[in-house]
Amino acid sequence: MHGRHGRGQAQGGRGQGPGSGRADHMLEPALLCSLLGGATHGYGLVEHLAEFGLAAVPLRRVYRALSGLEAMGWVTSDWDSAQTQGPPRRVYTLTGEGKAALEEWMVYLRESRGAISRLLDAYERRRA
Amino acid sequence: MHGRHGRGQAQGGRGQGPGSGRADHMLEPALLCSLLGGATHGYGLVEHLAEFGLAAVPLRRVYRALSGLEAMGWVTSDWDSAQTQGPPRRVYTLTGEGKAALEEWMVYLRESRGAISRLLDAYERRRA
DNA sequence: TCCACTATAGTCTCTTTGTCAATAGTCACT
DNA sequence: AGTGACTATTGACAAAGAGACTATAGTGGA
Repeated sequence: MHGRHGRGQAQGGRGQGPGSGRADHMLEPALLCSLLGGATHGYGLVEHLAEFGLAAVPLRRVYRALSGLEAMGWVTSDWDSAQTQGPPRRVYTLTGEGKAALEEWMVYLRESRGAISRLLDAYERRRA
Repeated sequence: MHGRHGRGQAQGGRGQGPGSGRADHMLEPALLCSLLGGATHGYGLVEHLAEFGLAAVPLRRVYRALSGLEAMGWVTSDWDSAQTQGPPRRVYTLTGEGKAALEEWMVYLRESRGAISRLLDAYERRRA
């Protein structure tokens, strides 16, 4: 019963080519970084993610990531009192530990970027 | 029976912090890129991976990645005749399709690097 | 009342990954 | 010849992660 609720929530497409399915390990740091700008709820964060090139992330994954972050103690959540356009929202707030974790993530991302650059360079070198 | 054979093969450490366990989606392109330099076997490729900052990749994952690449038609394998220091080696060779796939991977990696940079920039902006 | 939109969450299943271990050939030392 | 270290590949099972579908539920407009 019911037509379709919510949104499409992204399509699969299995294989193993570049960017096949698995988005990245960037979702968690992107969420933490967004929360640096103030507490927000999951649904609102999704649109915010486009800024980082994470436009196609399924809502379900965002919610799951957020509960993961909460389990790590990096964010806390409260149901908001003044709900605005629908059912109650779970609003997430960055903790002090979350800020520290975010900084570690940034170190890791800088390393990842360096590794990617090394690989790109090696490719250019070998292709010639 | 038996003490320990093979090597340690990396340690776990589950959690979900930065770089927790899961290395990256860089293994496949790194292997293909290595094979640009000539055919090699899995065990030999492992040491070669350090060049790209993929030093800690478990052997098992490398072998699995290689059979995946073969299933995609990006590499072919043969057992070598003149084995040198142990049991027969399965030697992998890059195919034409593999070269094309590698180029697509490079496009994807450049995009990933861009996304990481955007996130790093956003972080610096917000921290201030 | 019905439908669309906002908002979060449960669950089933398939795939991927981690881990342990089996198999097996070569080489150096004793 | 036997032992152990190193080279080399693979099987099998369990745990984790991600996708897809569905359930629930409040608000607001036609």
